[in-house]
Amino acid sequence: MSPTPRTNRGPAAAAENRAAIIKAAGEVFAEQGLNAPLNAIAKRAGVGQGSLYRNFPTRQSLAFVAFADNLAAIEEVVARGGTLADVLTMVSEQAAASAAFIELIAQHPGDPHAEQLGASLAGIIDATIEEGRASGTVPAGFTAADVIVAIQLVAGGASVALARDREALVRRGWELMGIRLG
Amino acid sequence: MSPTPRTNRGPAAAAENRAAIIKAAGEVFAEQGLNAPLNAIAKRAGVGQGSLYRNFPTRQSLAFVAFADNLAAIEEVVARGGTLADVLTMVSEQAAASAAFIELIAQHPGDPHAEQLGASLAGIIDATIEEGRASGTVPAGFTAADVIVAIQLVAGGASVALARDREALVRRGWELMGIRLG
Amino acid sequence: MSPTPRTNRGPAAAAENRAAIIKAAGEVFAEQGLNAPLNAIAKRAGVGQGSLYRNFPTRQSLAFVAFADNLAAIEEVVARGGTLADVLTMVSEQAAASAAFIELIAQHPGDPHAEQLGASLAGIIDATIEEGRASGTVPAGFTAADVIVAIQLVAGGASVALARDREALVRRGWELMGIRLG
Amino acid sequence: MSPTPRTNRGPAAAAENRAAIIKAAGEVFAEQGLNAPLNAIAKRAGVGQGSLYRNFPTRQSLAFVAFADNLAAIEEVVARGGTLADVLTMVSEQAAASAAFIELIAQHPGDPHAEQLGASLAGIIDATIEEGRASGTVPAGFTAADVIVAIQLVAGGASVALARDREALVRRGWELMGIRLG
DNA sequence: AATGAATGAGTATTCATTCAT
DNA sequence: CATGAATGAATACTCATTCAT
Repeated sequence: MSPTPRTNRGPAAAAENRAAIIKAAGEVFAEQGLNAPLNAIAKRAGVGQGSLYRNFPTRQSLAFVAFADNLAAIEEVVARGGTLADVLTMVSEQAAASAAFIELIAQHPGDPHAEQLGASLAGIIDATIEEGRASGTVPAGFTAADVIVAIQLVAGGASVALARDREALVRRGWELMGIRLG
Repeated sequence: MSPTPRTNRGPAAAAENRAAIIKAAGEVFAEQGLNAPLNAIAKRAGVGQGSLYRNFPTRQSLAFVAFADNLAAIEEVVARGGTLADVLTMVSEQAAASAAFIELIAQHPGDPHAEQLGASLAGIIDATIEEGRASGTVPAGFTAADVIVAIQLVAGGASVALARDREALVRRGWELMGIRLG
Repeated sequence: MSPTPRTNRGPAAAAENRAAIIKAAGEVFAEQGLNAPLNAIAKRAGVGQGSLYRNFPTRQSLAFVAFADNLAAIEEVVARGGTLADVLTMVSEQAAASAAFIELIAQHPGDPHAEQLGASLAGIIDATIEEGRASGTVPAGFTAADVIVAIQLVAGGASVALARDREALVRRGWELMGIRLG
Repeated sequence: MSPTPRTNRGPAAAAENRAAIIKAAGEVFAEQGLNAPLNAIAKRAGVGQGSLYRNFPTRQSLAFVAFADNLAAIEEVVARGGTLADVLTMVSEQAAASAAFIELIAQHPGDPHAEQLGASLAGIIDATIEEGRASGTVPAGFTAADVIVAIQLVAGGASVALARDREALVRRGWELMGIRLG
């Protein structure tokens, strides 16, 4: 009878909403995997379902942006002089998110967004691989592609493990491949 | 209220049906993951939903048996003198199934069935690890637990990869860990 | 491949099976109501589903016979000189079964089996009502039909009560209607 | 995956929908009992399954509200000077609903909602019992608890009777307990 | 442009009924 | 004639997507 819009903060909040959705998506995808219910993301972001769909028409479009956000954080670290060990440490700390990220890239081979994400990651590795080999973070023979494979293994392995076992698994995983994070 | 069955091959087909369900489950779990719709399994096995539930009241009970079946095949190979390299090759060939298998074990830490599966796998590794080290399949320092970790990484990595990329990923994965399959 | 019939005691067990089904049905209907799953009855009777259906093609046909069995027990008591109070006491003791019984009769007004059951109950009441009035079990003005109504109320009331409250409800119910069981 | 909604009257209809669900639930529970299929309620209310679940996550939450609605109507009558006879007349007129209501309360002994409903009913009886005794609606010795028992018997009895027999059964039931509705 | 209610397809599970052995 | 496996309809519940406000 009297449909009082609860809290409609108007268009000014648009950018704010978008950021909240991206942040929430990153968290929820990391916790529940890429197939998490979208309303969980909307709820955590504190926005309506409609806003989520307006900003991100498909699940993937949201996932791409959410992970691009993650990647940007790593790129920033590298830009400030971060090492390969720093990069891999960040990957380790977000092993669950990394697994979802890798899965996303791997499963959309043709998609330009996926390729862009893949290229960003490759760029990060390329920029640090030499230093990594020099400092002994990775064995001498390691290529950039090998680092990607290593990340895929560790992230994928972590994604099928229980949360409480992840840290140990990740640590030993790097070791088995001759990777030393410091 | 008015069920109109199409075909009923009778109880004689019971064992056949059960085997078909186990086989179908192995395939579907490998293709779609542990959360695949159960009716996909029933349909592929060519049985009704009821038969699936009669044989396996829970999703996990089905998964356990499906993977126990897989493991038994590996155990048999070991019993006939198979090497660690043979074991890891079989794991590689069923990388997707292995990922679901590892996930199943990892996600049911207390469950006796899961622990039994884990124990079976551990037994297989234990029985072949010495030979594996001697023959250079794994590096000298590798423990049985390390082999399990390696499997977990490879299987998990494969699970987030596209089917067409799996083989290359798995092959390079073993190599990065110093494992040589032959 | 080798369908070994488990325990097929042959046709000799037919009567035995039928009796077991009737007994089980009485118990299950009393415990779970008239809509109880039929396989619960078959299981409790220790027979296959097929035997149940062979003997009783419909749920009602089974219910009719199961309750006729109950009624026969009461009739026997009356035949041996039982009083109205005895009858009502038996009804009280099986309040849950009585509710299912009353429901069965009430909901199949045209059915000859139901009418026969109703007639049996009426006969029992007719045979004892005079004595019941004389001895003060029921008030002077009570007709046989009134007793039926009273039973219907008590049984129906019990059927919607929790098991632990039934006894008190039934006792007070009789009292409110001026019925004294001793 | 491809939901094709037919009509969507929008959020403005929300209150209307909720009311329709409550009304439909009251009717369906009265007709088919507390275990009626929920989609029957959704269909009668003219809403989708989802709307039903959004408003009432569990069957009981729906039942509680539906019956609270019923009770509120009675409370209102009492507040306007209604007598015990009026109350019992309303119970009689909704005998089937009353049976479901009593069943709901009886079967959830610990539940606060159930206890609140029970308390509401008790309050109604308490508020009218004195007048009821004074005017001869109930016998002099009747307590409030006795009235509850009487309601339970009548409602329970009605619940196992055919619709066409209910009125007569209810009327005679009150009479047998010395209750006169006017 | 934001909200969140509405919709209904998809999936899980149960159980009445049939039928090969 | 007994058995119990097989079948699939019915029902419960979830969640992606749309749309009136």
